[in-house]
Amino acid sequence: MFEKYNNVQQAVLQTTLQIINEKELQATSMALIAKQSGVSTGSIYHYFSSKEDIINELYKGIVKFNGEFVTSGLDTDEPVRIRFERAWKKVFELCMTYPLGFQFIEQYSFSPYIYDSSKLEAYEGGWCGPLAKLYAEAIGQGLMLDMEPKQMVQMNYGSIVYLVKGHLKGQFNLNEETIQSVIDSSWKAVSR
Amino acid sequence: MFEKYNNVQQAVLQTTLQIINEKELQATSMALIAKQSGVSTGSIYHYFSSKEDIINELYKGIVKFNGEFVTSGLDTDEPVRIRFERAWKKVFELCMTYPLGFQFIEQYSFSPYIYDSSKLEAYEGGWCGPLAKLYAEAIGQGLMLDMEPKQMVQMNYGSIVYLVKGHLKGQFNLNEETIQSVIDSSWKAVSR
Amino acid sequence: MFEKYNNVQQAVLQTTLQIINEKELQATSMALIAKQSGVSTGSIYHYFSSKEDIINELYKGIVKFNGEFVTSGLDTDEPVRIRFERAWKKVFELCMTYPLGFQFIEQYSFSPYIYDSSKLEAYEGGWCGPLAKLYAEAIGQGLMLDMEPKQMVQMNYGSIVYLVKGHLKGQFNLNEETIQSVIDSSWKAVSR
Amino acid sequence: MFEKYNNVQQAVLQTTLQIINEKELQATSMALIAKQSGVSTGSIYHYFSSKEDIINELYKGIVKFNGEFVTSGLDTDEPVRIRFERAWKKVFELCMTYPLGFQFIEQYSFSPYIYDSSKLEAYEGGWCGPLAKLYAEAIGQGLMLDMEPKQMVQMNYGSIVYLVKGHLKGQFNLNEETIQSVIDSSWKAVSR
DNA sequence: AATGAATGAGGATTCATTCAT
DNA sequence: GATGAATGAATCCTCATTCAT
Repeated sequence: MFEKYNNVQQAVLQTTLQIINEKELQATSMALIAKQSGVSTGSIYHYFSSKEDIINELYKGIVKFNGEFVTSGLDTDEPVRIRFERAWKKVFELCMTYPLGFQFIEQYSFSPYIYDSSKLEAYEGGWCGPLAKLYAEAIGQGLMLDMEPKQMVQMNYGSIVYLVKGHLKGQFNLNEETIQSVIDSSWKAVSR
Repeated sequence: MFEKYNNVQQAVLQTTLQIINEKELQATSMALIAKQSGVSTGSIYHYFSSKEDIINELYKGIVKFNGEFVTSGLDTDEPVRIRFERAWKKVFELCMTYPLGFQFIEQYSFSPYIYDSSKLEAYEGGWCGPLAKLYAEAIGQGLMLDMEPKQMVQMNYGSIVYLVKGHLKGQFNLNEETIQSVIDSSWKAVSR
Repeated sequence: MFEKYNNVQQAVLQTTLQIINEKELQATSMALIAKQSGVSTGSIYHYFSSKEDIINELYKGIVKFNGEFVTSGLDTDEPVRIRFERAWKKVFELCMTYPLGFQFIEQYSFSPYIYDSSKLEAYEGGWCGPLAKLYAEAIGQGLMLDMEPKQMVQMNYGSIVYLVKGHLKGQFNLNEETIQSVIDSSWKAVSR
Repeated sequence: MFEKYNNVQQAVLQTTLQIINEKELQATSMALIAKQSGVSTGSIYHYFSSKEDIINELYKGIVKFNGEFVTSGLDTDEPVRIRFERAWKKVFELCMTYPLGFQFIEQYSFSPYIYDSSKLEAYEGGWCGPLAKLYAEAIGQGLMLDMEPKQMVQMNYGSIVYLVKGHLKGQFNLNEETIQSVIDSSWKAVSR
């Protein structure tokens, strides 16, 4: 998940992600990260300048990974509707396959602990932009409502996020069929 | 916002909500709460058993408040479509009027810091249940898709949440008109 | 020695002074101060804002004490020569009676660890000013060289300091007789 | 300043002296020394056995340098008074030209961080001994008070040190003229 | 000889909580 | 009930030192 980082950094980021999801940022001490990652605190500080830095790298790393995951295979000549479906299926797949990353981003994208610069970088590197472009294309073809593309992306994304959240919380179950109908609903929501 | 609590408790809860939104749970110390609320730490511990307790009361209090806010005026004989619209407009109004509460719930509804019992209580006292009932009614009338009502509520709620988040983050602006079209879209998404 | 401070503060300052003299600032940890003073680290931080703060309060407290010690009984009508002698005898007495304070000031009056504001406050509250006034009086009476009074005070003080240092290092011994002759020499040095 | 050491050692010692004067021993980390001197920590430990060792070598090196600087040209047949004057002028020159070394010695000659062996070596290699010999000669010629020569040297040195300190602190300015009169005063102080 | 990554004990400081007043 | 001083474990982080390369 964090290919651009070296081994030590990867171990630290992975471990941190895990602990935060289990215990909350508050209870995620450097000592615990060191112990569970098998990297000494001294070494951690050799590769990260602070705990904040770790969290922010984590944030940026996950968003980048998510962005690449979702937008891969989106750059084709196929009809908009096909790419629309593929993209959101990718999002579902992402959330189900990497729930830790998903939850982390969900919980901390509003946190003051994440620098504005990280949020900005995330926003630009994520999949929001590419998807908005797809939506703009759809608007151009008269397929979608004449709304701000980014807003529609957010709307559709929100639906998915909340279904995934309900699923992860165990409030209900998501299967292939449900996912398909959610995507259909999403299309209906924004289509003309 | 916290009517069932006494003055001291209200001051503590209000202050805590504010600080957490500004500074994150991590940086919200009891000393700071005491100072800003004008209540001594000793007194705080007279009314709350621990810091966790404060946060959990806060969580439950806000969810309860939100639930009452959204479901008020929903118990009428008007057509489903009208009540649907009124409910979601209330949700928008809630998010815009009480952004602190909104953000707090968003950020901590997944947090291990919130007891499962609080989450359960929240789920029952919130507006999810009543809205799901409305949706079930709509299904019965053949107006909505034959999907799990709770899932559809989540879907629609997710759209709204993400639009509000985008708005609060300053990514775009929400006005009356946009809100209306979002509600229309939401209806389209779940309607037959 | 630190009357204007409360009991806890006095204990901390006294202990700190002792440890620094034994072990050097570097090796004077808060944990050690806490242990030896019988005050918990938490309490120390209740009364002092940081370790730097302790050291600076120590510095200012000692200089103030020294200033009052030396200048007491200097404000009489007796001849300059008498008061000159009394003052420097007081300085000797001070150094011999409170060697810890003496050495601390000597070692740290140049240290970047001491704030400039402390140094300034020290300079004004110490005994340099009053003594310089006495010297000015002597110059006015044609008894002393026509030199900057402060410079002459420094000169005379330096002689004493270095004798005391030699004494404390065990390089030689200072007795009543030696002290008397040093004061006579000092007078000779600056007199006309 | 540290001719008997090799290039690497010189770089380390020079850098250390600088940093200590700017930042205090406490804040003088090996990492900082390594960085600023351009020598890796590994290499530093090849040439010095510990941080203490560096500081002590520094101490001894400076004292040695100072001793040679001051006593050079003292071994002549000229009258005592002439050599007396030349010696103290050299001391002034030393302090003004190498203030870092001067301040370092001043601040650490009492420090527990400096080994007793270093202090002893310093005492023997410094200029105290040679000057004391000159003073003894003066006593023999009936020119000086019948006091312990070392004590008189200390007295005179103290005067100078404190004037230089006042000068370095910016309390007043030292010029050629002042220096001359200080030396005259010093002679008066110890002469018969 | 030279490097600098790695170590982990120890540093200053904070903080939830208690309890005497 | 109310206060806030006191506690000391736990926090983040630094640093002298080592050692594989």
